[in-house]
Amino acid sequence: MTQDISTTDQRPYHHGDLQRAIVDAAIDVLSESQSTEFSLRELARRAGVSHNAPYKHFADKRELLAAVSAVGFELLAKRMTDATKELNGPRERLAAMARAYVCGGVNNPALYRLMFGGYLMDQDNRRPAIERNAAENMKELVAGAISDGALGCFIPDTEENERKINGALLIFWSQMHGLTLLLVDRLVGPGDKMEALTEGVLQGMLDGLANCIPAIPAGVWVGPPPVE
Amino acid sequence: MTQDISTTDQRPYHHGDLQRAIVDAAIDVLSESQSTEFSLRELARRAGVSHNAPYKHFADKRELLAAVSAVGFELLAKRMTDATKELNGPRERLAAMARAYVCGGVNNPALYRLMFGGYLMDQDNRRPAIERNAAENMKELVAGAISDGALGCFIPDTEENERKINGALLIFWSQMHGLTLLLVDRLVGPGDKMEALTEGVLQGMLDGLANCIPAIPAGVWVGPPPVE
DNA sequence: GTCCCTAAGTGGTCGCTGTCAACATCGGGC
DNA sequence: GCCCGATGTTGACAGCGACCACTTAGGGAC
Repeated sequence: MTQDISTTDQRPYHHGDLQRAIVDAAIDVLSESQSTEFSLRELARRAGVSHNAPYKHFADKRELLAAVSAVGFELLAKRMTDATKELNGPRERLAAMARAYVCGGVNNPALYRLMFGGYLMDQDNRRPAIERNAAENMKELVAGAISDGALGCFIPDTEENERKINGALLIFWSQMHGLTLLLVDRLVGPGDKMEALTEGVLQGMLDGLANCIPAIPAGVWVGPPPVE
Repeated sequence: MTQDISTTDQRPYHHGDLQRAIVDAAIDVLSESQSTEFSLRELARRAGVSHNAPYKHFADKRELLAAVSAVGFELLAKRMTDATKELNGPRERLAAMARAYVCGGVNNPALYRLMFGGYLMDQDNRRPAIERNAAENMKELVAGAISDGALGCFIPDTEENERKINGALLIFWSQMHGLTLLLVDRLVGPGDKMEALTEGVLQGMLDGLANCIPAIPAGVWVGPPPVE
């Protein structure tokens, strides 16, 4: 990350892993400034290379941001995986997953917005492949948790089963997605009641899923608020 | 919107209503390009004025985008008002409102993203006043529909009442917000089942509200899909 | 009717950006 | 040992947001 500039610029001609360095710098700047309006040239300066070096690794700014966004999806997936590691009940697992998701988004709004903000769509409204894959993996993680929760109440691999799981996934994801963004935008309030409101939405959503997928128990589950 | 350029540039020195013309041009370009990365200079060209004229009406690009965003909130509010005009039942009204909301977002993703995308946040994560007002008005519209729906089952103006209404508002808004964005991002699929999935989320959300606010009847309400 | 004050519009300029093209440097395969 | 491709550098260009000083026009005070 830092360049030794103490001596007479003994920096080697070749960086070593500039691609990674640029992405890391981008995540740093994005997290600090909470804006995607940084320049490739600034990232190059941070990495200690010329203003054009990044173009050997990314065709344009959009391709770089796509890589950053992909990292964001991976980080969010890891958060959710960690949060559910030692939980067994489907409702507990989904609740923990939801809290991890919202926390991840709220803790780095600019990154979260980059992931979902449509900066990266091309003319045909399609995402770059690298980012689409990462997003798909994260989606599968949630789908898996719902699918596991449905075990025993559905016969697997039927069309009906898949339909219900897709529906539940959409309810879960869209509710948490919207909640995250409203929290980030401070459009819900007052601020001191945000946690309680959030928990209310979460429990209501889980009860809704219980209606779709009976294996997920209904009724209010009280858990510790996420420690952050 | 259009300038008469057929004769020998008889355009008057003063435009007349440049402020409005610039906002209109911005909405046009935003809707066409589905991107906020247009330049103030292009808007000036479209309006037939010098590249600096817009700065007499907007301090900077952010202030212009805030005005555009405010118009977006007003348009969305109007859509919802129109959609509920002749409906009486609270569930019908909220369902129509939700459909109008999602439709509005899906029909102009770039505008919707501008409204919620955080382009406009300052360093303290605060929105420009003009935009905050428009957003607040739209929020009140939804809150009003929920509040009306709750009439008769709550004693108005109690703290408990307000708490429940706030909770229901958050559920409603965040669910529709997230749904809109996932639809725009094409992160739910397959595409040919989107309408059915959407309707499923909507009905589930309304059932959830029915749990919070008994005056809103539960049970699946089947309505015509929104014509667009 | 005249004057003048100010809002509104103009052209010029600056530093910055993304991107392109031409050149420099290195390291691995033959 | 040579050469070629991947990687990094320097230079250049047009377009951008933002600021400046200047000009214009139109309406209110008198």
